Amino acid sequence: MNDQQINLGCDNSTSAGGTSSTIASKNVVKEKNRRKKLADKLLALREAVPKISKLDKASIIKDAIDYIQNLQEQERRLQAEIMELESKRLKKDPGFDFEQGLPVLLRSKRTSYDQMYYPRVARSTCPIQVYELTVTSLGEKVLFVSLTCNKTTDTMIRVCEVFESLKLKITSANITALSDMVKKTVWIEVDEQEKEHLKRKIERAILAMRM
Amino acid sequence: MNDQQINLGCDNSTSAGGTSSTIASKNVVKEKNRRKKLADKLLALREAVPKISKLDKASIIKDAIDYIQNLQEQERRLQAEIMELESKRLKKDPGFDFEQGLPVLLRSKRTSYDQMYYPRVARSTCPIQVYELTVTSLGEKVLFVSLTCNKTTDTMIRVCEVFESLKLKITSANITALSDMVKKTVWIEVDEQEKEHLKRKIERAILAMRM
DNA sequence: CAATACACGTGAGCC
DNA sequence: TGGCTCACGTGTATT
Repeated sequence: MNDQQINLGCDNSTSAGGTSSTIASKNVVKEKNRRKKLADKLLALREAVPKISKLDKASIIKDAIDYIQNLQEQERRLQAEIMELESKRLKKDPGFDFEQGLPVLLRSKRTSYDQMYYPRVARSTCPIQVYELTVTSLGEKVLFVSLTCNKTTDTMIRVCEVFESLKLKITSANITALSDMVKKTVWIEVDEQEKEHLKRKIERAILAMRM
Repeated sequence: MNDQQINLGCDNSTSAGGTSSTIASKNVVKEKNRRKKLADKLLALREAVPKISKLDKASIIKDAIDYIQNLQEQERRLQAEIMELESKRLKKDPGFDFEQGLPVLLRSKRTSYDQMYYPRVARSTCPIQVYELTVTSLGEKVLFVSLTCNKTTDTMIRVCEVFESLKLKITSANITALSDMVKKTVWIEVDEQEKEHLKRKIERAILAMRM
């Protein structure tokens, strides 16, 4: 019963008297903001997931779930590989220790795949974020690199440094600064047999550049 | 549970002319199912993320985003570590190289940082695959579109057609054909209030282009 | 015109 | 009480 008009104290009816603008409208706008916020979050989630299937809400969430599971799996793979490499290394040269103590250090840094979920919010200014990176073969003797990073004060410098340090035969390069990111494309001439190797090397160097 | 079929015949409620009531109730139950499905997905997402601050919707999504970013960062770290280990290995024993079996084996196991970017080439000949699509706001009046597709005989044509059909104010555009994909970037001038709308429209049009 | 996906304003419940 | 989140049924837009 009685659920006709519970709200508002002042008078009945709609009519004029708009001043009150009612408590209801405040709630309306609040709810609107809430919805917007949630939609934005969902949009941000989509941007965090590098897979495009459909734009519909449910699909976004589904893709996110799949992506998370793949990342977890991939991480396990990498962990295993590292362990393998380390054990090989130790087996090969059991003599060494502290001098090359780096691996130990790294090992302790390499926390396991899920216990490290402490944000430690890397959203500071210094680190470079790599939004997109592709190293492609064009024919037999050419590599093409496409790279997109966020723009910090020294992104360009570091990107250039990386490419210099790799001592590549650069045929042509282009770098563009947008308002908040930097895009770079590079054509590289390579020997055919070192192509694959170089590909990996470039990828790794760029990903390592971040820190 | 249980809300599979609540609807059933027209029944009670709105007595008036059956026409509208049946249609309305069908829509009602459809919408209800849709909401339920979405809520379930969200629940599944929460289950995929090991740490949840609150179980409020927005927080679930936020936590998922943070978690994804952490996983990505962690993956980069691991890649860097592997690189280091491998280079140390090569330095120590330059006798064998990447052409030798071992590193190759390792290399092939360690897929690159986001193999999901370029999914397993579902080799259907005609349809266009969208590997990557971003529509970004640059300031108030500019949209930036970045698009990567696989290369088919008419990818370029279709991509261009899509952008033409949208009747945009294109400031600048660039399209590059690689050996097996096509990359296109576009700068677009927009009115501020239609920006969000256009963003979605562009996304939809491009995703619809695929087949 | 169907079917579909979303945003809306609103009432209910929960700190 | 008030702030906050949620699910609801409906209107609206896209295909």
